[in-house]
Amino acid sequence: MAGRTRNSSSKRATLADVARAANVSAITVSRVLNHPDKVSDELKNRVQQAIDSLGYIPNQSASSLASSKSGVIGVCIPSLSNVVFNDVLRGIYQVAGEGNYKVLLVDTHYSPLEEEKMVRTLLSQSPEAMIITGGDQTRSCERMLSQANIPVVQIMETLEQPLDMNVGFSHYQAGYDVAVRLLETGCHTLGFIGARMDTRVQQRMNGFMAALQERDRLDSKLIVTTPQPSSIALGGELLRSVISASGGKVDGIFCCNDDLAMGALFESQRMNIQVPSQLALCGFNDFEASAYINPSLTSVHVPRFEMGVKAAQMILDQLQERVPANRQVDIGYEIVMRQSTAVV
Amino acid sequence: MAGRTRNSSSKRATLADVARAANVSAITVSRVLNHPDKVSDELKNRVQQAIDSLGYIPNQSASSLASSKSGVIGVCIPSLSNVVFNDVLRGIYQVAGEGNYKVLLVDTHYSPLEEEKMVRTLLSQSPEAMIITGGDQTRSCERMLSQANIPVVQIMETLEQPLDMNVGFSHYQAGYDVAVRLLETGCHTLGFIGARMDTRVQQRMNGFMAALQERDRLDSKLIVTTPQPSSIALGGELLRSVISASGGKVDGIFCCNDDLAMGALFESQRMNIQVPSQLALCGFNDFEASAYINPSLTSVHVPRFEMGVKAAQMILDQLQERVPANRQVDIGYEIVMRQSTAVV
DNA sequence: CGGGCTTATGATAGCGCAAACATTTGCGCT
DNA sequence: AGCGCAAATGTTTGCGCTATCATAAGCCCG
Repeated sequence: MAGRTRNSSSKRATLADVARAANVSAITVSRVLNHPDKVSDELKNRVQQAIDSLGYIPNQSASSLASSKSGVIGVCIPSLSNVVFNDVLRGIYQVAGEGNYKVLLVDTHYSPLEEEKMVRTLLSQSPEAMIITGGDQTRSCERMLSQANIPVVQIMETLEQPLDMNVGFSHYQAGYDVAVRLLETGCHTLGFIGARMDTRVQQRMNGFMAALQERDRLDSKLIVTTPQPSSIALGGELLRSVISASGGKVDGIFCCNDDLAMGALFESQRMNIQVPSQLALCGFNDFEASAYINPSLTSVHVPRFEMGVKAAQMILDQLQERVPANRQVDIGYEIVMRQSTAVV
Repeated sequence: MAGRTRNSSSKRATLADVARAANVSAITVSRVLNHPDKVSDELKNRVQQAIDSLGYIPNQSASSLASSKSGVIGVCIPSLSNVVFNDVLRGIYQVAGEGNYKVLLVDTHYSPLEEEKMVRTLLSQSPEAMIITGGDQTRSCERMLSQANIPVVQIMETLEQPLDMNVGFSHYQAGYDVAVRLLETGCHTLGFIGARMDTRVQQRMNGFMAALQERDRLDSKLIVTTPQPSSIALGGELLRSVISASGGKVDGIFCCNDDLAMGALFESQRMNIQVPSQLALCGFNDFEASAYINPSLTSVHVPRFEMGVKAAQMILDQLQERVPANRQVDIGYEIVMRQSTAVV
């Protein structure tokens, strides 16, 4: 190991230690780290050497306290197990990382009360901005967020009254459109299966039901939901429920996500029900598997990665005083027709 | 809204503001928050009221600085898109949350250099412990971690020389066992398909190849790998490569994960290859879909959630001076035989 | 009934850093 | 030569909190 080894026994080196070693003042070291253009090359080198040889790592708490800049973006998602958020997070992390922001991520377990608690925790870290899922916050949570006086982006769905900024799409409209498309492919008796039933799933369901209602095709017995978390296994169970509720007449099902849809598809195969000739299936989220499974699964594609990127970009724009063009963005969706629904 | 509304215009309330409002000293407010048993009920109430009415949220940076306790656990994973880590993270978040620790999560994109950078970032937050994936750190990263003088758990694989603590299992042995099991089901010509080829995938491959080698069954033409990230689509492509490399003779394939395995299965279906009678397939990780797909997929089940829980528990034990029983834990795995491999 | 407790509260100092202001230096220009 | 200005570096102060020690108030016991 080259150079002087630090006395690993004692405490972490501080700015002052580095300053002493480089024979400069503390603020010069600080400048080397934060405003390198304001320091001469000679000092920069000397300081950098001292930093390296001491293995100095800045204390972010002290820095945050002194500068009131934490470099943290707080992110609230409702579930770590729901892989839908992976892509969104990837987008957020990518942009945040490029802007030298850290991400503090919390899981609210689909509970507004837990969300309130988590937001309090996040705010105690003095984040410079927040990204938060949906619009279903408690009053007290909303108050904290607005008092924090930082950019907030609500993601995953378009909201009538965003707290601040908003990136998403209309789940209601998506559900509505799915109903229309399924009817166009020749389905007569449409059902819906949904799990977890968070607000976004409810909106998909509402849109779906509204479209059927308008066309006098709604049979509410065929709308089967459960508060249980979604899974492939559950998709199979719910399929059976709908089939039996319809007396075997159902010929098209909108599944609130691709997990349920796959479960329903696998179960159809086991029950020897032909998809799509006897039963059309449509999922939601368009996972990779949906395109490759046999028969491939019709689903609603959502640009999740792009949603994360966009949310993070709006925040960076705001933080850098580049006021973003839009404070609300509809990121859209696309119904991808595949083999699990009939060709028109 | 009941009570006095805070002057939302100005800055965030501080301990001192609360103390003034409650007519106590600052330290008393601090005690109410951190050592409530040391304050009389009367003062506790008065202080709590002041906190509520001011909407006071503690400044964690100041607290960390003064107490050198950040309440943060740093976590490094190689990929946010690899859903394998979702379960691990869920376990970590659950235990960390119960212990009132926050999780700072970073993504190293499978690069030791990026990992080093991320570890530096994490350490600047003064985490009280770190969880980090695998054993493939740079020298400099190892040095930083050991100098940090905090508990470190390396997860996902068992290591010969852990930096500190370790929870995982032997990927080599798992690969070895898969080869043995596939041979036992009557396969003669075994292939391997692997993507990304991080150290753990390599070890699975090495174990698999060693078992074949020992039995004189290794044909290295049938070991097909790519550094590309894994996907279902890629599984299909790699399947075709192995089949053509074997001149159609391959009758069993170990896929380095379930994504590839599903891709291979879907592609087999499209190519009209019967699974398992013409071709046996074995995946790795045992995703939920693997149990429900038709034919269901033989895979190596890994207790990922439990691994996350265990890692976090070892850390909490350490932080609370309850020295953990073991500093290294083999969390095991299980080969789950399903329809994609023949019954013995 | 007073010495030595515990318990409840307060005063002070300092954690490590960066903002704000102060000082020094060098340089161009008249 | 000397003024003015910019660039480079330093000094001081305080961010908001908690550790530490100090103090005050009750309380037990012989």
